[in-house]
Amino acid sequence: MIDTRPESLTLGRLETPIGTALLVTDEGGVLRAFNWTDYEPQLRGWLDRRYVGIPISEGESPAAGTFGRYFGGDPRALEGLAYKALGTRFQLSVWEALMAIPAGETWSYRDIAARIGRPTAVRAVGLANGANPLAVIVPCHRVIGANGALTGYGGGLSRKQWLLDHERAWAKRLANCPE
Amino acid sequence: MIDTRPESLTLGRLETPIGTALLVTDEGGVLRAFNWTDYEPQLRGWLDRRYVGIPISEGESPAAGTFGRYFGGDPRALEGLAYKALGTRFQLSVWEALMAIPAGETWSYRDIAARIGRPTAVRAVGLANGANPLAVIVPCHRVIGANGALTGYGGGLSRKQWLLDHERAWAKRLANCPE
DNA sequence: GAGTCCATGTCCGAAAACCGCGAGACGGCG
DNA sequence: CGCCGTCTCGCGGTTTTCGGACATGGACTC
Repeated sequence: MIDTRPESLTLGRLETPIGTALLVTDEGGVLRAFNWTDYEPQLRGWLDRRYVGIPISEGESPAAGTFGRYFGGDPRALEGLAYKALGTRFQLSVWEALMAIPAGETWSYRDIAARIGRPTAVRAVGLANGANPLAVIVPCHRVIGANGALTGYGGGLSRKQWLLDHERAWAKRLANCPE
Repeated sequence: MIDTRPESLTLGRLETPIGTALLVTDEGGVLRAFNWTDYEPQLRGWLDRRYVGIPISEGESPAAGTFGRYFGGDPRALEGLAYKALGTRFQLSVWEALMAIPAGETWSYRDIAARIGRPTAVRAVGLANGANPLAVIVPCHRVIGANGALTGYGGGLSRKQWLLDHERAWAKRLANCPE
């Protein structure tokens, strides 16, 4: 699956409570990839494969402020962010379904499979989840096992836990003070 | 191996003494592919693979005049033509070596292999020859067996024979009348 | 309950197949 | 002998194929 390619990419870094994040944006400021420095080699490999021949320069990321606000407290900060994920048709349908999960909630892999009309492709949903290049923005951390177990997360389960706690805390606070 | 991609492609047709040719140029008039109508399906498949997602429209080819002059008699007509071939590093080195063979001459696959510094990769040279998307311009027809046999040609051996005769006749005429 | 099997999409590495060749070995023939 | 055709085998880049691994869950057995 291919679409219009960017001219160039910028890789920026951002300190967060759960590690240093890598933000990759194109020349239009559109976010193309997100990961943690622990996985920088994998990220670069992925970029090399998906964005063949497109130069990557390091620098301040235009998305840093948005993520700063997310980690600072408000999960809604990401809502207006421009992003674009490259993947197969199946993967895109999964990622789109993920975007429908509100912050503070969790769905099971089965729920997602059902929502995209492939109720038996449960395991494939797990894979598509893991293949998502835009962790956090595409909220793959909001998917857990049908029995409530955390199951897996590309960035490590502790990060998944933190993100869920973070979003749940925010949702609870919001519920208490509708203001 | 990838390089900058064209915005769009134009596919034109041209009658020649050895069949109808297909000329594919980009929006800048640069030739990107050449083949014969007998192989139109293969050509389109190749374009689909190499120029993924780029629209192809049919129309008059800006390169038609140049090829008309080539088939009309003067092999040098192709010399000024802008072209660009997509391939692996190895293939590009082979194709570049082919460009050094003067019209009217033939080299063996072994000669080419030696020239690119891979004397034992003789057979791979044959493959690279066949993978060349710009028949005639990149003169893959000027490569024959070490024993003088025609061996193979993507467009059919009779075309290879015609091209060689054509170019030899021109070279001989040129030698007789230096003018 | 715990264990087993199966469905399902994608990626990745390994292995094999494919060939537009050429060299060397053999055997036939004048 | 010398010339020539045929056969066999090694060569090496590219493409294709195949098998396994995996962020699950449900059905079915003991």
